Amino acid sequence: MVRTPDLYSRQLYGHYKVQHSLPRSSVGIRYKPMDSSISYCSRFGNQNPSLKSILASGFSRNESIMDVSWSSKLIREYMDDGFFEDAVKVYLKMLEYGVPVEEFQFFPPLIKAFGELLDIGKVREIHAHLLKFRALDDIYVENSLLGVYWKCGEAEDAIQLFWKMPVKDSVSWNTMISGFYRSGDNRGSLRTFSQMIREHGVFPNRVACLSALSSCSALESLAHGKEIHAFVVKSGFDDDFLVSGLIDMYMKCGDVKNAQYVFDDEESIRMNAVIWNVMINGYVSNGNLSQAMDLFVEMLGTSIVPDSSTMVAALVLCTELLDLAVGKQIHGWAINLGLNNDVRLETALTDMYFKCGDTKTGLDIFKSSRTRNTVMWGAVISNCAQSGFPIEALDLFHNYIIEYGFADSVLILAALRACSSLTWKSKGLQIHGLLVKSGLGSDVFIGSALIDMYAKCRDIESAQKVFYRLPDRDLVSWNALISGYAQNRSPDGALKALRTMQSEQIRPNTVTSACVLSACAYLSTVNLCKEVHSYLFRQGFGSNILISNSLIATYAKCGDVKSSWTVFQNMREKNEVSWNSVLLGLGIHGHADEVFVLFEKMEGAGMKPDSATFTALLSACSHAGRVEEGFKYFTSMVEYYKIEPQLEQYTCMVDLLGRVGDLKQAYDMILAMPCVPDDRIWGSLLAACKIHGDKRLAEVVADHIMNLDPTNIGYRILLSNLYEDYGKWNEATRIRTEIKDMGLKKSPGCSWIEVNTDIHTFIASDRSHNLSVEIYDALESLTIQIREEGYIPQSPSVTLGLNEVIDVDNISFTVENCLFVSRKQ
DNA sequence: GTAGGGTTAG
Repeated sequence: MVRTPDLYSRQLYGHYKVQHSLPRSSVGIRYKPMDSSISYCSRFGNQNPSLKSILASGFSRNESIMDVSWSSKLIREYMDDGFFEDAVKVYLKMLEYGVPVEEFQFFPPLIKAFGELLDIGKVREIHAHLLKFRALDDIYVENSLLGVYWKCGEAEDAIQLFWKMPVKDSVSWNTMISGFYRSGDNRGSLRTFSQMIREHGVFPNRVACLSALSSCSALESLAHGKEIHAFVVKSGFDDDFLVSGLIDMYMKCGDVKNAQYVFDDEESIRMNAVIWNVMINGYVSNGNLSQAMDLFVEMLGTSIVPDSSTMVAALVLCTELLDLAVGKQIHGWAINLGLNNDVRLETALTDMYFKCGDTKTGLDIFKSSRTRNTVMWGAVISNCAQSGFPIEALDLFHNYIIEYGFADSVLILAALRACSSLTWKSKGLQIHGLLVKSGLGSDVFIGSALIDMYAKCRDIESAQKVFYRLPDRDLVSWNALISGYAQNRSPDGALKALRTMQSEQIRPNTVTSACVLSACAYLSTVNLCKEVHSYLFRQGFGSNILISNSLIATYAKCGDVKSSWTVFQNMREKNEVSWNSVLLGLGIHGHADEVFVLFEKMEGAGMKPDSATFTALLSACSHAGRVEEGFKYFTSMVEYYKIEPQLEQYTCMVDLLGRVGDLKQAYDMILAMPCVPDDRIWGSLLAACKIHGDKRLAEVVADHIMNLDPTNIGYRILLSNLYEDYGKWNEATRIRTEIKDMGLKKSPGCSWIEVNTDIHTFIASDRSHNLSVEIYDALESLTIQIREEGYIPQSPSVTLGLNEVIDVDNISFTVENCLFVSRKQ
């Protein structure tokens, strides 16, 4: 069991000095004469009496016989027990005594293991000792140290060491090529690969090709990848790893054809499941979904056993295809193959169920999982946040924090999205605090989500603050800010931000354009809308369906229904949103008959009407006073299309009922509907009460509104006007006094008209315009004309729940406003 | 004794 000291040891014996304790060691190591009583098979560690006894026995230094074999075993025991530091110290001691490095062939693995501790200070210390003892003359030791520096993330140290190496072999080069790749410096990796060949005349072996291929994949550098491919073929390298590496490289570079070529050319190697997996994943990530499915099915027909990665790839494919049925089958197979405890598979399953709409099963898998990790939590929390369960998302997020004490950027993003959709600012603030603590404050993705959260919570100031504190702004963060302004009724802010963004040389994309268009819609500035339109056309977004849909809506809201219609007609491809937008646009301009015809055409085109379609139809009926059709559509929506009416549709119906004076039914409908009434639907009824003079109901309705929103001044004024109409001056005064007492202030409502590029704004009794005399003359004659035609000029009061309630007083009549007239009853 | 080994989940 124990070797007698060999000749070599005997020769060296004279040089050994054992008087020093080991550097920085907690325990001194002494070399001991051979002692057969020591069991080398015992394990050191807590229950390890042998080490202690060895050390405690205090070997007599003078009698010590150095034995390489003995020391080697001691080192090995230390390594096995994870005492790398002690193992290293024994080794260093041996070097100090002059034992040649070659004697310890397991030193390189020791350095490697030591590097796993990722203590760079200790690694550098050892480096110094190795230099001192000239151990770095051994290329194995040097290469190992090189690898350790890369593993510890110390690229600079590795690079320095590498270039100082007097002799570099292919392992040294390959360590550098893969080190650069793994530290994310893919260019450095390829640069080294090329230097090796060109400047040092070292030909790459298959290891070098594999690492370099990985770098090409990461850089999506097809040209370099092809060069390596050619070299691989010329060199006759032929193995599974290179084949999958090549296929992966072609797929990542988007060259599906060449990936297929490699795959088809390697029939003999196709018995390897990984190669199929790489192909399937490649097809999925390149969007070739049907080819991915075909290949998966083909694979099932072979004798190759799909592994968990195959299942994961297939599940990702089902998620993309929203194919729940196949997803469920894969779930079944996974259980049969006993793969269901694989956390990646469980995560892919969870994601698939959520995305395919089966939230319950998704949650069940998560809850019963025994292998949950952060990614799986992320899958569930993000999906809850995105699929209408923001409260559940935040609950889960909270549980995660309790369990793990931290959150990564994916979880924080999901939590912020949940806060956005709930417009729950206090929770959003908490998460903001948490992410600052987690050091994610300067993450540009999170920054954009924060901007969006604050903007949705109507706190544009905080959104601005976050934006201006971002260390880097990209298009997404600019878009978040611009959209924030647009959502917060600050179209000017949106346009100003757009200009600043452009001055920073950041080009708007389709999302920016959609936000700017919504600002245009709010400003009703048709010229600006046209400007954006032509910009989009020049940028080649002309055929973007999202953009065209925004244009249809914006032109209509700006009053240019003709342009809205033109955009719609010119669309090569239309979706449901396009149809809904044009129906809504035509409807708000009173073109009810066109809307009805178009609705038939929409169905004829194979489009499925949804809730928004019916909002558009009912709104058209409201605007045109088409009560009968309104009821018809409402009934068919519920009975034929099986669409549950939402608040929007109820608001349209209340408006319609209000128009025909059926106030009681309108009131009953509000009380009976399953959704919570908001101020708009009550406002609509209140306006109807005013028109039809139902003072009693008006008071009841007003009560509801005041409870909903005690500080809303518009409705108070509407009610006071109503009292005035019926001569109830005391009541009217009471309300006006209430408004004063509550300190409510009203910003004057204004109207505006765009003439050429100028926008002219008017408020009530406004005489500031230089043509005000002419304007008022025109207004007066128009009013007379309207009366003569048998109409009663009516203040624009309440719209159909689609727009803001317009304050009734302080309205000046522009020509546009004259459209708001009601037919004499 | 040193380098490398492919695909895969939010």
